[in-house]
Amino acid sequence: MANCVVFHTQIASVMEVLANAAVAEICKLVDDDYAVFRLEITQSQKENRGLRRKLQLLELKVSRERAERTMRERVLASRPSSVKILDQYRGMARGHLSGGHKSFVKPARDNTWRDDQPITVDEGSGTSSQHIMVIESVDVEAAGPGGSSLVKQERTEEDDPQQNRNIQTEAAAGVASPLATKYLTASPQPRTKTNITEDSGTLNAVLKSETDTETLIVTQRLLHTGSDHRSDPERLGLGPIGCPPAPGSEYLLYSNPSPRTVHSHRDAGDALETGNDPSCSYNTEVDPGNMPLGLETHNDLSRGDWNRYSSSVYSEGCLDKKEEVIVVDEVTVKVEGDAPPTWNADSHLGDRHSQGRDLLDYSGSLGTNQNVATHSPLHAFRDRDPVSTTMGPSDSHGNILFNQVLNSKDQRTKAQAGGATSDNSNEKRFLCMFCNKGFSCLQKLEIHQRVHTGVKPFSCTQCHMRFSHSSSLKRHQRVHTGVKPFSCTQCHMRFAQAGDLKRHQRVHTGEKPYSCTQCHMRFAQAGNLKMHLKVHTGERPFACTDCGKRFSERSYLMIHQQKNHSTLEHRK
DNA sequence: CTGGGGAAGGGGCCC
DNA sequence: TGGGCCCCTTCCCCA
Repeated sequence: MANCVVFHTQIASVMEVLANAAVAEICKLVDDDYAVFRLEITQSQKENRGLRRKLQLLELKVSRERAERTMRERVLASRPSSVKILDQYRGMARGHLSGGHKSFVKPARDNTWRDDQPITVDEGSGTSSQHIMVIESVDVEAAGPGGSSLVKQERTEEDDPQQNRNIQTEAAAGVASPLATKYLTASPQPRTKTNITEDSGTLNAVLKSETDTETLIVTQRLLHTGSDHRSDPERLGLGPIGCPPAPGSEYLLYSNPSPRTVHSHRDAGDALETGNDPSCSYNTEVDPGNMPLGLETHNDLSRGDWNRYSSSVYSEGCLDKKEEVIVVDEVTVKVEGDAPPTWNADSHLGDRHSQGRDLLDYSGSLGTNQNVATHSPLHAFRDRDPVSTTMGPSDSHGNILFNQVLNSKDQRTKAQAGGATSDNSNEKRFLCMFCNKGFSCLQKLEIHQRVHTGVKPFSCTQCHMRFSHSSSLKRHQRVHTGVKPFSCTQCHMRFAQAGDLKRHQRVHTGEKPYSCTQCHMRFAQAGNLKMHLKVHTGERPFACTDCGKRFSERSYLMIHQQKNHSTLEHRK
């Protein structure tokens, strides 16, 4: 029995030893496998990182090559050495923000466009960014390699201007923020600064990158800090017009003049509430599918519908100074009402004044210029003052552009356009994409294009009137101040406008330069002759809704209704 | 009462 | 920046 107990004890000891040995061996095996496994994981991770890096480089390379090809196709073979203009007008389906943008980035490290310059272009971005801009940095070599372009991750919502400001500040200070440098690894070479310098010194340029959509976006913002309520370009420190022509450059169709911008905001009303002058706060949205690249003889905007055009054209001065040229386009297409893009000349021509002058409404009737009809966005262009949405009285009326185009401007514009197109001098190398009129200066073209775009950056502080020219605003303000600096030397009459005085003086001189071809009548004012001509033509477009009687002038109709039918209704 | 002319107000835009 | 010219609109007056 005792032996039996000893035997069992020995067996138990042996088994314990064996078990311990087995456990130790198992643990050893597990440790070895674990080490191997970890090693494999580490190697795989390293491989993945390397592959990912290669993939990014390949994507960048591909997109650059694609952009280069696109630019070569679209840009004329020759290119001015100092000024590069990029068209970016694009319409979009009415009432739809097609969501997305196409971006066109000129690498900031180069100061001029070259055919061999890599350009990143996104052709199919599906993002919902509202910004589309082109920035061309010039003379960056002079800025030195210390400069840096800002590349920041794209946000689907509007960028915080403050953030841009901060980032820009960092860049200006030479500090590479994580955001700013996040995607710079693909371009290890020194990046040049893309600052857009203005007199105000507040224009910022921010390069944004959205790698998941293979989009590089360049944005620039004008972060002016002026507290003036008025959206006065001059207030922004813009210099006078006077841009020297760049020698050797060809004609440039320039669309969407926007060298200076812009707080981006959707709601002008918000801007009003926040104190931002809406005229200084145009937003930009563009159809990603239609954004052109480079220069085109004609931009086909008819594919889209411009509900809103924002050009940030607050410049009365020229930007293309010597070698420092930065062209930034920013296009706004805003969802507006459901008014059809049709236009009735009869209903508008005689109603211009009372209907306000802010709404632009183009239709196919703008066919006086075939170029315009064929290639410009006018025939599909229903635009309005970007700020007019906040201007109730003028919001639903007005037709400035049509009146201008259909009345006097069609002839004048055609004449001017013909002169511009026939005159191939370098003095007028900036061609208006709407009327082909040529301008020697980019900013002059910008100002001119307000005629077509309806952009009215100058707002009256006393009323809701807005103007496309600063001088118009200044003249208008005499209406409020009552100042009439022009006095007649023959009588007591005083006038707010010099032209009024000059016209008035015909009363004293008896000059009547406007004669009727149908009779002997002569008139001192062209408008009176025009009205008189209706006597001969029998044109009586204004019919009384009560009695059907027709009148040649609306004023006659109004008087008639006031005298007759208003009293009748009273009696009723 | 109506038609029509005279004249002024005011904005658009080019130069 | 302002001058100048254009335009449309509106008011007034008169036959």
